[in-house]
Amino acid sequence: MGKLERHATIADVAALAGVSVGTASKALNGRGSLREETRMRVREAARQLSFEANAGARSLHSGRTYTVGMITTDTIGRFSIPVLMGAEDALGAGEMSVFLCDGRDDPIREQYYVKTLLSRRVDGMIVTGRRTEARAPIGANLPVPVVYAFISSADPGDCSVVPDEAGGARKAVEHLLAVGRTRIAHITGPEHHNSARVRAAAATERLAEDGLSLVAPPLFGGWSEVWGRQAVGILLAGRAEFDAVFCGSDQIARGVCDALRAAGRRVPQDVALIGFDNWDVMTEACQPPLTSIDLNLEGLGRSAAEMLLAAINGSPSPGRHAHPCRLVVRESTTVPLP
Amino acid sequence: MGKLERHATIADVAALAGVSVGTASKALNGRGSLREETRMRVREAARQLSFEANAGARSLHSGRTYTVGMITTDTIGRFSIPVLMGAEDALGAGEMSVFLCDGRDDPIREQYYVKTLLSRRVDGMIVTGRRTEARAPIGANLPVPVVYAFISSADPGDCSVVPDEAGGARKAVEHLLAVGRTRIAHITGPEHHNSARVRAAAATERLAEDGLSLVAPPLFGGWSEVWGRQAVGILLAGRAEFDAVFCGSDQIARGVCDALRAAGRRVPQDVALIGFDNWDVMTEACQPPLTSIDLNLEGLGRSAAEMLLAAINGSPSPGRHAHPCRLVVRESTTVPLP
DNA sequence: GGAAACAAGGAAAACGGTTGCCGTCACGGT
DNA sequence: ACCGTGACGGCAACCGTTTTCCTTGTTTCC
Repeated sequence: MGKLERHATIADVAALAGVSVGTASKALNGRGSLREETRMRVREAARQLSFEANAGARSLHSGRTYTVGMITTDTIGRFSIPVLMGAEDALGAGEMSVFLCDGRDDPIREQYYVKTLLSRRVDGMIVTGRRTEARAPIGANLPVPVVYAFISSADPGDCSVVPDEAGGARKAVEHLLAVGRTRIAHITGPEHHNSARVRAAAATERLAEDGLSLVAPPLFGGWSEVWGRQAVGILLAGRAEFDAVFCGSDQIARGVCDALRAAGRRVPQDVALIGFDNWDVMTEACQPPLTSIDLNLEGLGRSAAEMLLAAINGSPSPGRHAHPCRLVVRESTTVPLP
Repeated sequence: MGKLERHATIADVAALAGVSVGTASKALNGRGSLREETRMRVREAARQLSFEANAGARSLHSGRTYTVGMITTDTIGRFSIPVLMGAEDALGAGEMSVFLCDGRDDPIREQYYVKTLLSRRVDGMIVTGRRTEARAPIGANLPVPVVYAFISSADPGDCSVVPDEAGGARKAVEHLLAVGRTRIAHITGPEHHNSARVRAAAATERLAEDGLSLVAPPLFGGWSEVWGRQAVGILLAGRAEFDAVFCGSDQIARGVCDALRAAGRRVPQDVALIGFDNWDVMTEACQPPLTSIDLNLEGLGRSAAEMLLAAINGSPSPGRHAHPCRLVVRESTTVPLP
C-alpha cells in the first residue's frame, strides 16, 4: 500500500544538503574535489530522499544506456530459456539491463522490436531462436552490435554462437564405442530439421572413422516420445541386430526405452541408450535414468553475452563460434557397480 | 556487416530539411500547424537518416518511459514462462517494453534489481515466481505500481493475480463425477507446498458436497513421475478400491499411468486419470493422452499486465484476483466413441 | 485602407544529470 | 604587504526532445 512518492531529483538532494546541483552530482559520483564532510552530507540527503539518478537523463550525456535488447525470433521455449538466462546473468554482472522481446515467428513484429530497441538506444542486441538453423540477419548496417545465440545469422560476417551439435553427436558415438557397443542404430527428428541432419551425419562420420557404420539408415521422424516408440517397432521388424541406440532427443530416447522394455529388451544390458539435450524431466523419469548430451545452453548464452559486451567495447568477434557440448553419463549406458 | 552509423538526432533531421528543431519535432509528431509540404520534407529527411527519436530524451520530458520491469523472484521456469509471455504480449500491445530480471531466489539480487528498475524510471513492475505461495512485498512505498502474478504478495493491499487452484481441483473432481466415478484417490506433491495443500483440500471439499470422500487420505510426495509410480504401489498395497485418480501434476499422472498399466489396470476403463497443469509434453506422451486442468497462465500474465497498465493510468485494482482454470478432456477419462 | 484573425515556423525554456571552467578563500613564503 | 597555490564549490553549457510563446507574413472583413 503506501501512497506513491514522487521520484526525487538531484535538485531536491542538492537543496536538502545545501549545495549546488553540480556539487551534489560530484559528491555522489566521487568526482571533483570536495570536503569529506560535504560528500557525506550529500550522501545522507540522497539516502533520506531515496534518490536514484534518472538513468535516461544520465545516458543522454554519456551516450550509453547500459541496456541491451534480447529478441527471440520465434516463441520463447525450452531452448531459448537457458540461453536467455545465461545471457541475462553475464549482462547483469556487467550492470546491464535486458529488454525482452518475443518475436513470435512474425517478421513484422520482429522489425517493430528492432525499431523500438534502437529508439531506446540499446548498446547492443542478442538474437535467439528455437532452432539452430541460419536465419536472415535482423537488419543491415545497424548502429549497434548484434550477436546471434543458438540460432545463427546467414551472413557469415555476423557474430553467431551456436552449439557444436556435430561434436556432441561424435561424443555420443564415442561413448557408445567406449562401453563396447558397435552395432548402433540412430533414431532422430524430421529430416528437414537442420539439427537432425547434422547429428545424423556426424554420427555416421564418426563411426566410419572406426571402420563402422550404422546398422540401418537413420530413422527420421519427429522429436516426440510417440515417434520413439514407433521407431522401435520399425527397428525390430527389420532384420538388423543392434546393441545400442543413439537418439536425436531425450524425448525420443524415452519413447524408445519404454518400447524396448515392452518388447522384452533390457536397457542397458541388451541395448545401450543415449539421448540428446540432457533435459532433466526426461533423463530422470526414464527407467533407467538416461545418458545424454548436454548442449550447455546457459554457457552458450553467457558466452554470447560476453562477446556482445566485448563488441560494445570495440572488440567484435565476427564469425560463427561453436560452443562445445558435454556428455552426461547415467545408467542407460552403464550398469552401476554393485 | 556494414560499419556502424551514428544515431541521427533531430538536429540532423532539421538541418537536412532546412527547418528548426522545434519545427522538425512538430512535423514528426503531428503537432503544431505546418504546411503539408514542410511536414513531408521533414518526414523524408527523417526516413533518409533512419532517424528514431531518443526515447530517453523524450521521457525526460514526458515523465513516462513506456517501460515496465518484470522480476522473477526465483529462477525462470516452466511456470514463469507463459506468465512472462502473456504479460509481454499485453504490454507490447500497449507499446511498452519489458525489462527482464531474474531474481534467482536471492533477496539481495532482487533488491538490486528493484533499485535498477527505479533508476530506469519504469512505469510499473510485475513480480512473478515459481510457486503460488504468498511472499513478502518487494518493497514498501514504491513510487510506481506493482502487480504480483502467479505468486502473490503477503500484503493484502497489493494487487496479486493468482490461478484459482481450488476451482481447478473442483473442476477435476466434478469431471470425474460426471463420467461416473465415485471412488477417487488423490496423489500429489509435497505437503509443505501450498499448491498441494490447496488442491487436496478443495478436492476433498467438493466430494463432501456430494456426500463422498477420497478412498484414502491424499498421498503427498513429490511432483515427479517417479513419485507417481511409487504412489501407485502404495495405493495397490492398501485395501481401498478405486476407479479414478486425481493427480496434483501431469508428471505424477504420467507416472501413475505407467505404473497402473504395469499392474494390469486399464486407463480409463478400470481407472480414470486426471492430471494438473496441462503440460503438453506429458499429456501427449501419456498412454492414453491425459485429461488435465489448465492453469491458463498466459491469460493470467495478460490479465496481470492489463491491471498494471490500468494502475499506471491511475486506476489500481488492489487485492487478490483469482484467475479461472480450465478443464481439458482427453482419453484418460473418456473412451472415445468408435 | 486599416485592424484583426490566422497560418507558419523560429527561439528558448524546460526535463535531470554531468562536467569543464572559474571564482573565492585561507594559507604560506618572501 | 604581496603573490602564488591548493582546496572547495558554484556557474553554465551540454546531451536530445518537446512545448510554450513569439514573430512574421498573409488574408479577411468591415
